[in-house]
Amino acid sequence: MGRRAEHRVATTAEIKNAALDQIAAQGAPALSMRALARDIEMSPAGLYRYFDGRDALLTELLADAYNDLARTVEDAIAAVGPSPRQRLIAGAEAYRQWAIEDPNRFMLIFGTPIPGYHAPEDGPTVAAMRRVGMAFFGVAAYAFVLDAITFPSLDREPTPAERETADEVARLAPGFPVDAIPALIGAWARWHGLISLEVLGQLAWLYPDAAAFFRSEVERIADELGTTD
Amino acid sequence: MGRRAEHRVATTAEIKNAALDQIAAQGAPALSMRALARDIEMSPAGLYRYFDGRDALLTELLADAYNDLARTVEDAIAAVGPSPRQRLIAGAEAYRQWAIEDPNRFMLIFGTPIPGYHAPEDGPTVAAMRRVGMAFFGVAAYAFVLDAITFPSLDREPTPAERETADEVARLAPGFPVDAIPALIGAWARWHGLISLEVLGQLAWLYPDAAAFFRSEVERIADELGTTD
DNA sequence: CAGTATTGCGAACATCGTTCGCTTTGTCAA
DNA sequence: TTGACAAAGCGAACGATGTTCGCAATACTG
Repeated sequence: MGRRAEHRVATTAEIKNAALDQIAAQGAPALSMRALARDIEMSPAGLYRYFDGRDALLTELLADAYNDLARTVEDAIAAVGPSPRQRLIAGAEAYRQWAIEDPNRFMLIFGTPIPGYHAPEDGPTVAAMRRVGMAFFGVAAYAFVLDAITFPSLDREPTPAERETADEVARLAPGFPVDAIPALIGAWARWHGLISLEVLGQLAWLYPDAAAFFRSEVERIADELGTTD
Repeated sequence: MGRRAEHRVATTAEIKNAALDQIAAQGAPALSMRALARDIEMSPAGLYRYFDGRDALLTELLADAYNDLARTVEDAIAAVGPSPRQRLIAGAEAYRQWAIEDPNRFMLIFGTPIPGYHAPEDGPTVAAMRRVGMAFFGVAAYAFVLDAITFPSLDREPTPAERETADEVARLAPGFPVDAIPALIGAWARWHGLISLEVLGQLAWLYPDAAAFFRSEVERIADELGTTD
């Protein structure tokens, strides 16, 4: 790699880091190209050699954030030992931890700061989110082969889409019940919603110690999924 | 009320409506004062006789949206008949319906488009959200006196904050168990999270028919709260 | 009817994202 | 080594934004 390419990746990283600082400090909607240029002592026009514009930069940071979240969750799950139940809990806790550590980056992902942006169904954001989902799915599949999880039963006919997903899933984890997918999504939505509300400050009046409440909720979720150690 | 005051409320409403149109069309972050002025055929400066600025306008729309959501939920609950279970379901469905009908207004509330805005703990947004919570709490209290609900037990010592809330609650609904508050918040967070993910397009790849999935999840929530007809 | 507060507007200012053309500077083939 | 080429950076400019200011017109109030 030549001197030029080296410098380029360094500068690109510098820009991104400055942008992340700005987002952490004031939120994604307040990200300003010119302020960014001032921070790294570059002319505003110069930035356009690295990013096509503000939206492009935000989109890239968005994808990064998704992947970072995914990696954080994966690492937390891998670090925690063999208990399926503890893995699930560790994953969910890491998810929350990541959100709380930089709420503005969480809102960058789940707060659509880009006007008119709606995640394309097979775009990078959905793909990355799928990666997060896969981390938890992996835990569930692992628990399943260990007989350490029993999903609540569906109590209705699965929809065609659910059947289709179940078929896909069957290739990864033979015998995995159809009931599992909605149960897992429900579990995920549950703690995700909790975090959303906490980040927006809607839980503080009831739960000053949101961390403890979250923990107990996650344990309840683990209970309802029927996970054991 | 004089001619002047009359015209003032009319113009204020006109501005708000135009702003809501713009938000519905392009999202809250894209709301532009000058575009607004063009829409209602007024000079940009004139707007400042009605609102202190863009942020003030957004804040007011934010509060309106909260209250509108609250009213929608209240109405839906009131309209559905005596069954506690059906009331709960109707409330949750109304919550989702409201979000789906105008996703951008939902994101205005739950996506913090205002840089640096964090809901003050006793500000209007939290107060309004409390109103939404109260609607569901009312259903639960109503179900409780009818013996038509059994909350999952807490399985741990309640925190001091929970005790305090429980004491407050005891005045409204004597005998209401401490377990109920975390159970209700958990339920709320669960469907709220589901809606958040749906609005962001993160559920579409798995559940093209998100409405049906939501319905079945809400029924499951109702089950776990132990509600009966 | 005179005086006052309210309403609206045009012009201006600072800032923003972005584009264009120019210069400088690495890179790489001849 | 040299010369052509592409990349990187910059200053200036354009259009658009949010907002302020001072002035004119208008509706209320004593």
